[in-house]
Amino acid sequence: MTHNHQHCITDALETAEQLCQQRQLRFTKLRRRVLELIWTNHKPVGAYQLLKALKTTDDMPAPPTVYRALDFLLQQGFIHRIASLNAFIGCCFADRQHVSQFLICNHCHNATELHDKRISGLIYKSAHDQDFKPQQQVLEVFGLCHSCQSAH
Amino acid sequence: MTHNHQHCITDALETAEQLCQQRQLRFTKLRRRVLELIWTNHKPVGAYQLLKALKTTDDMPAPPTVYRALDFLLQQGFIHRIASLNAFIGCCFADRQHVSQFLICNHCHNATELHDKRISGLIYKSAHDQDFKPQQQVLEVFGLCHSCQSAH
DNA sequence: TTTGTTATGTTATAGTATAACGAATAATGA
DNA sequence: TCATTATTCGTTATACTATAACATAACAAA
Repeated sequence: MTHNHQHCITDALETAEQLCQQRQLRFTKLRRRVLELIWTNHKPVGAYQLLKALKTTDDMPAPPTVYRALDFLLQQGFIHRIASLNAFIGCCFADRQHVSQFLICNHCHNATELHDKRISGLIYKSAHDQDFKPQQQVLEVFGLCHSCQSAH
Repeated sequence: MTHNHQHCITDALETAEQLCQQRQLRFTKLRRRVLELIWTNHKPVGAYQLLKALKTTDDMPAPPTVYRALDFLLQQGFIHRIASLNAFIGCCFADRQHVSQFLICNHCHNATELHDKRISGLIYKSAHDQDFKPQQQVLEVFGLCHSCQSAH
């Protein structure tokens, strides 16, 4: 069962479009293009990789251009940042409020987003036990995905 | 109940010393000095901050020097890297094998290390449910610590 | 000591991110 | 419609983080 990735892309762009409309924000050509590029696959992608990709179509904008688009997409929850990799990845649950939970394959570099409420709940509880008021959770699990386990 | 931080420092250095001896590794002057600097407080510290600090005592080594020391300390589990901050912090449980779990205050920037096996266990289980074989866990929770909640 | 190994010094450069300011574009109201 | 205002984007410069590559020094074992 191989997944139809074009479907992922279309879905993500459509969701973003709708949410921007709801929120009265501009889903500009640049922002759409960057989101589309991020959704090229399910691997986290660096800002400068995106810059290079934009070089071919548009004419090579400078770093701030892409970083601003990324900031917007992050703020709207359309993408996540993978801190351990200095990279960005499309969010599968953009329409729902949630924390950042990823399984990242060390071999093929695909990243799968979780939204496990037991984990986030337990983290929340554990933090509270320490009188700590959590505002943001970052969970990045590295290892081998199913496909890459057999190969290694 | 204010904590005696000198105790933390001494403890950490002693533990590192002993573990290096056990493992037949050299706890050189530089490595000890960097670890000591990291333990100045409980806030994550950047590599270039460490460099600046070394500038005063030793004579300003170049970046690779401090990065190599950091790599060593990381590998031995004497410190952790906080990916979200590009910073490093002393490990409170250097003598035990464990994953990286931190509560980081957005206000005072102190970081508290957890070693909650329920969390890591649940993450492990959740990953396995997805046929993912975890090798490394990174959990970084940002929010407000007890002291800073009252002030904000 | 000689030899091999590990650690450190040094120079250069790669990779990631933002500050600051000006131009262009889009939304708003007269 | 046009002027006003706010937002977005272009551009230059620069800060911050990290590593490659090679030379030298310190250490450990034979």
